[in-house]
Amino acid sequence: MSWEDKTIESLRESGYRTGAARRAVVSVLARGDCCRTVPEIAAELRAEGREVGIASVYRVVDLLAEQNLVQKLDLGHGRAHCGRVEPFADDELEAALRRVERDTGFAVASHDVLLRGACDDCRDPSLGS
Amino acid sequence: MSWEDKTIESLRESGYRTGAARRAVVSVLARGDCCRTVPEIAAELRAEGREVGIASVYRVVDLLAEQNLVQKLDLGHGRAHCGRVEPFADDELEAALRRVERDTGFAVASHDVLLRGACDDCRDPSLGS
DNA sequence: GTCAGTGCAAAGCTTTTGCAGCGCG
DNA sequence: CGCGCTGCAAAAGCTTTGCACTGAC
Repeated sequence: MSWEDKTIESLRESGYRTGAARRAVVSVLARGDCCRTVPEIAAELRAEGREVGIASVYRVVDLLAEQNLVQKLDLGHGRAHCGRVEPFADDELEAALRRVERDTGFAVASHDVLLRGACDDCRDPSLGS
Repeated sequence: MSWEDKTIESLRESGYRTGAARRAVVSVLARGDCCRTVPEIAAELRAEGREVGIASVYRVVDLLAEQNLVQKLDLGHGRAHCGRVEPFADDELEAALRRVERDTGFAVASHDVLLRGACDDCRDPSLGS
């Protein structure tokens, strides 16, 4: 079962309807590995002739992020990048992080590890915890 | 020698002049542990009666970031937060990260570790590498 | 005295919001 | 066939840029 189908399914199970905009945005995010900005998603859709209002793209992306189906990332320059969620976990990394958190005497609520590389343009990110 | 003095000094050494706006922004960033958005810095200055154009705050912050004297962070909501640079390094964390990077088969150029916590409002971040 | 630094105002972005109409379930 | 979803347009931020003036060196 593809990420696209799983995502649509998940929305439906949560009681959401799957209108044109939602299907279109999920379909764009499903292909390719790179994360995209909202304007990029809208442009990609427009290029295919699927007219989707940019406001709808924002709303769909927000919904997907809220449902933990995509991850929103601010990589700078004032634009948020949105990509499929494929988290990794690593026990050793976790342990090291917890130790650092303790050592800094910092009340840590959560942490992100951002790896940058691969695609220079979009700095394809991988997010782990 | 305070961070404020060190920063001003560093600018001077790099051949920059230290006008009113630069001194004012550095002075705001010097006090308090929290990072701030540019509009917040501008508001803080205005509240003290020090009139500094917001464009100048942006320019000063960009310069400081370029000189690695402050760190610019995008914590979401479209605003960049800027705070003093106080990096931490941790060998064990580094090792764990390198292993993860290798295991993901990901061409990693750099990484950030973002710890969130402490101050709920600004989510006081600590940045390590 | 010169020229970098500054402030103001306008423009350019991304993102959000209000509202009327469409269409999914 | 009702209510959620969508598109459009306007508005709200943050950020950048152009330009004339000021003040640091």
